[in-house]
Amino acid sequence: MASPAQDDPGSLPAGAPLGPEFFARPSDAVAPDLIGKILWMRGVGAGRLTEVEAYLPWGDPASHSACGSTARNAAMFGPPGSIYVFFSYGVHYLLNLVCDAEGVGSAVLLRALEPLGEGGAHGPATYCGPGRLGARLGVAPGLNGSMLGEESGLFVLDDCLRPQVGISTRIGITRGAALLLRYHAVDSRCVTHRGRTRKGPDS
DNA sequence: TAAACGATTAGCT
DNA sequence: GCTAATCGTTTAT
Repeated sequence: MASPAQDDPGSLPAGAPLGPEFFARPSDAVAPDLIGKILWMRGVGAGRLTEVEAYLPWGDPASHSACGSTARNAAMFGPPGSIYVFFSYGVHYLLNLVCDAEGVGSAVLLRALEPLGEGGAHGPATYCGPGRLGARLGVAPGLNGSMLGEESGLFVLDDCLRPQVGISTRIGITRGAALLLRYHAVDSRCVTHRGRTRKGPDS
């Protein structure tokens, strides 16, 4: 098929790359701001973030950083704008973006991505679930601890599009499940199936 | 050294 | 809607 510029994984999509200063805030403040942003992986493709979850450094039993720093989650304590990748259930790679100051241990988990453009007439329209998102972007353990930008080949871009953001409880966790730290694009249907059935707890 | 858990997904009823 | 499968990490003895 013909490959227009927007479909070329080697071309930078329109938008301003977000720097470390954007992430140098608490994860629960960064998370809703990430909804609607463009995530671009060099050589792979780009998509729009439709669902994320925030993980807090303290008072959040579901966060990996709650039990302190270990060899596994060391990247989560890295500088803002760095990448934290971990292997879940021995099956899936999950992609996190480190927030707040270095050493704090705050991050945002990227759960769902909506491909840019037509989304591929012959492919899935969305990539629901953090495991699929990671697989689609080619997330590898080597990205763990890398910085957004040239170092990792992963960029977050702001195209000034600001969709309505909904908030709800997080998914797939047993501890801290009551905390409202999951943010998603209300306009998008690309959400995890457990939450998809719910139209809105507040409405 | 050994056992249990987990930020998931897919499949079946 | 519910249950099983998957493997690295963590914790306990």
